[in-house]
Amino acid sequence: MVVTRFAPSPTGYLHIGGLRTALFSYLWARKNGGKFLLRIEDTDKARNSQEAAEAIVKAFNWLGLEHDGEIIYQSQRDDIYAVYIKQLLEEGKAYKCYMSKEELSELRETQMANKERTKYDGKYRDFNGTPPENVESVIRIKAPLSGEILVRDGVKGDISFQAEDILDDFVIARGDGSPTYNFVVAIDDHLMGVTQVIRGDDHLSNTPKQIVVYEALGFDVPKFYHVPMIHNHEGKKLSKRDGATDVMAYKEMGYTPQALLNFLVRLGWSYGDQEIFSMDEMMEFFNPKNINKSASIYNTEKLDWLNSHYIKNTPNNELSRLLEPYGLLLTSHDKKEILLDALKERAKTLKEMALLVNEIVIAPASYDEKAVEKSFKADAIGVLKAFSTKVSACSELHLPSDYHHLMQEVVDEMGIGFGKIGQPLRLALLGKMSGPGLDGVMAIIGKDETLSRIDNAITAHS
RNA sequence: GGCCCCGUCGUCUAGCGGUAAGGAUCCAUGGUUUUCAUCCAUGUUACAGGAGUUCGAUUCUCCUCGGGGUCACCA
Repeated sequence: MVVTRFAPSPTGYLHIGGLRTALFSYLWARKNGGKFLLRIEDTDKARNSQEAAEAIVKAFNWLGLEHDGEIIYQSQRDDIYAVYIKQLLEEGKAYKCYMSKEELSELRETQMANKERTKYDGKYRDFNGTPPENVESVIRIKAPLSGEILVRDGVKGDISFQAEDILDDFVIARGDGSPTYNFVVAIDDHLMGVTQVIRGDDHLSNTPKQIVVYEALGFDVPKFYHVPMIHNHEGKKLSKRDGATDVMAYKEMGYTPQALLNFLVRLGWSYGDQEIFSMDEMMEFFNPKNINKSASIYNTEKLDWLNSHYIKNTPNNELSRLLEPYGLLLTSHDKKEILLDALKERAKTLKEMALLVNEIVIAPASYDEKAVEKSFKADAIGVLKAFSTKVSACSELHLPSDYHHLMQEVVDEMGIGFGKIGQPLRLALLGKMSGPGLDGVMAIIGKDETLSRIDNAITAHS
């Protein structure tokens, strides 16, 4: 059984980087028929962890990801951790340290002055005298003093650390008794049955510490996959100040869940030359062993492309459902199909698409001046009048092709090019010189509105 | 600074000793379109550098350089 987990600290929202590792973990669990668990790492700041969890679940819902089982809150598991602290104490694998914070920082300063690595000196490691008065004790684990700690990483390969380089007897319980991160992570992953830890490679240097805990407790070490960071344009770790790191901001901007997921799955992972992945394909093809070793730079050009790709290729009924959060309610609109067909190929985002609807549905309040000059010459009025006459004489006008026929007739009868009618008509209908196909526009707004807009344009310019 | 990781087009990436170094995006140009967008076609751009190993290195080794991560009673 493959069990993966997503274990964010409660920052208040789900960010892009977190989502990607969550996605990788999710895909790998689902592919293997395993479990994808969610744990909130709030040993330090418990106050807004509930909200944070809700924000994450909300984002998951939007994206169609789902975690298994109850959400685990580390802040609620002190009793569990206490058992293991006690156990290690009794087994002599951990000990109370009475070094005050002042003494500790003094130690660090002298180490720094001597250009030595700053680390705890093990003063109380084998202490059995009388403890000093008025000092709160912390609990430290006995870490190996020498030897190699090997991290077998599924992405980076085997990484060897020397205990004397990186370890000291690190704190597993603070003065107030609360346990620390590296300690509880190992315990929770074990207790939750996590078999594969997929996380950012900023955790790589924590891993040896966690292995120390696993070994002290006699737990099996899970399989690790350390995913490279996502960098910003400056090549630094992506952070809040890079903007739009909240996943839900992408919903507001009008990105589809599918596009965002597809974009993220291909950031740092690939499957040959394939760019487009449905959710099923992601699940089928994803394998953490194909994750890249190097960091990637966050650049949304491809996200834009994917988004418009998905908008173009989404069936209209689903598209109209996706459009609802952007204030576009057209489930009962009789010209829904024509409208969506006219717009889906020109919008990069759902938000933009909702806006584009207004450009069609609402009559132009003004006309682009340059365009008027260019294409609204005297002869244009004649053409428009001819067309207008045909429209009003025609009783069966529904489809874009119906209008197209009439335009064709005018062009044929007057012996002019299509541009001679298209340009002024476009201006009359939309007020500007770009936009969707005119036959579609007329079919959407209908006969009466078409006539009225043409009429308005003629009066405004004759 | 110590330790660790990384280094192919601007960006995302394929490559797993022998390739004209491939795809995608972006950009540019042309075509289609009444316009814009879409779509199609074409094009520019990359193996950080230096030593080895080898008949042969983008691929293996080492060094240099560059970038990043991490060094808490934060997570």
